[in-house]
Amino acid sequence: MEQITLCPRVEKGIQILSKRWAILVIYRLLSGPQRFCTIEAALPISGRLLSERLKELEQEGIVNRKVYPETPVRIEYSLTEKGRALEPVVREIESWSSAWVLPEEKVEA
Amino acid sequence: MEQITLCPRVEKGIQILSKRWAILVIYRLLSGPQRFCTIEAALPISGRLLSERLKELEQEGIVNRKVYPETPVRIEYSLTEKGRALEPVVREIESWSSAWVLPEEKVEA
DNA sequence: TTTGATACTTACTTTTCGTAACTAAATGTA
DNA sequence: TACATTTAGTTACGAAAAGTAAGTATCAAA
Repeated sequence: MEQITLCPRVEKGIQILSKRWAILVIYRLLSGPQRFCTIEAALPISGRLLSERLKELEQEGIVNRKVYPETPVRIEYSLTEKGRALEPVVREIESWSSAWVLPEEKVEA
Repeated sequence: MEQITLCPRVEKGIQILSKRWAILVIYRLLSGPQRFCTIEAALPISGRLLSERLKELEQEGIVNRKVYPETPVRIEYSLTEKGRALEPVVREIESWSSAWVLPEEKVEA
């Protein structure tokens, strides 16, 4: 499996965004800072993986984690400047989706 | 794991694009039709998965498969109109990557 | 002292993915 | 005719990633 790279930055960028749930989490955070439990409730993602993914996005400098030492503890996740810079990407996905994606049909079990 | 959906179409759109290798394959195909072996050589993807992913993208109506019964057989994959409509998404990822993503450092084993 | 809430973490199972070997079809070569 | 060659896969199997569910840490109110 050899690679002939078009552009290594773009390929790395795509890799970051292609990780499962990454774009969906960013999509949520574009509407403002959110707590862990709010993101968890909004997406069909497991807490285990959300925790992992947020940590990765934090390491990439896309997401910011802020602890409020209240009771019970409140932790807010928000987008960094690098994260907010992804807004045009998400907006383009939005308009593509509106134009081309059919809403999922609910399938009964 | 309950969901409160912002927009079901957008979430489905994001899900489609979030599948591993999907955007990278589309990125490649934006520069024109490509054969199976060319895409395989260009990305660190296994043939097994490329085959699977292309089949999925074909079912989503994003990719087109054309068989040339030459010897040996030649099969060209290209983007449909729905697939080409993703170009703005990829262009935005490109500009985000140029602005924010650092090139990967090669790590010696 | 117990309960309750949030934000995780751990243990375990299921699904997805990568590797490598194999198949199918069509031709060229000995 | 038999065998090799090339492309585009498929299959079998082990490894890695992700889902599920239960447990932990922290703090403070009851």
